[in-house]
Amino acid sequence: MPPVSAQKLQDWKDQGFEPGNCPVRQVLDHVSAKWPVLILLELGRKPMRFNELLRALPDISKRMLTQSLRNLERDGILRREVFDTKPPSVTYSLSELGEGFLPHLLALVDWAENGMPNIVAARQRFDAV
Amino acid sequence: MPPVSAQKLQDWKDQGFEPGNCPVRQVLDHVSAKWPVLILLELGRKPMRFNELLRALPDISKRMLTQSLRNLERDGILRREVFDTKPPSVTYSLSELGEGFLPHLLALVDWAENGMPNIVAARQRFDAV
DNA sequence: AATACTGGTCCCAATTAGAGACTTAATAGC
DNA sequence: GCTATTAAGTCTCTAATTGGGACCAGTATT
Repeated sequence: MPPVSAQKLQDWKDQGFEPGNCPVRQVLDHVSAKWPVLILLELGRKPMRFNELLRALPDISKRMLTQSLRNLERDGILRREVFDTKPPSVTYSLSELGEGFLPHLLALVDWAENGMPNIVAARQRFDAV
Repeated sequence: MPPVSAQKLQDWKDQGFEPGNCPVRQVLDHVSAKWPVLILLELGRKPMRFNELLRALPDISKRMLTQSLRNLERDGILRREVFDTKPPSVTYSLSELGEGFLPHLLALVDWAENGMPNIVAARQRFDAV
């Protein structure tokens, strides 16, 4: 009993999407990769400035933060606002599109959290062999 | 108005999770990265053998397929069964944990699909500057 | 006067991913 | 009989991506 969307996957293939330029794949890559996930979770808590995000995510590099923010901004998932203060400040916040994504992301986190006991047990079984 | 789980994020930080060994982050990395996502979508359609997956995902390498499958197997998200046929065959399928994840993944795909017009428009605006 | 803050960019080294050869044993085609 | 192919990987070498840190201009603090 295949899931509802088995057909959709098939449809995509039938439409001859080159895997390399499937638009949905591109968006998922921007949105579900390591750093973007964490950035969106942070921005889901509240809008934040560049260096604030850097501090909130202690192991991201400026380079990757800039790059991930640009990707998400380009896709319209977050908003970048520059304020002309003495040292100019830049604030990032979720757009409506981004707000719509957040619940799905939180659902993933919940799933991972609820599943942790299972996952830990599975790892022990796997490593024991 | 922060989302429900703003507190959870804060709790994690308060618990002093070293970002590098946050268990939820590890699972998300295994599950939401580029190739695992596609593998899980395929296995959500039906159980598949190694080379069958290779053919279904034309642009993945054996190396990354093996690696991603091992990660997912280790986390108990999918099952690996070896059948002692003439050339031994190996079948991969979602575990119950994996089945529980699939709906969330499909929700992400739907979100990306529904949002595509917005996203495309946002990109044009961004690139026009 | 020196330091730190802002939001980045740039370069180089380290890590990671990809491409393809190779494996073992069996079957298919010619 | 000989070659090619298939199975599920591993291994190596190279290409691409990432991380770390220096550096930038301009203002405020010590």
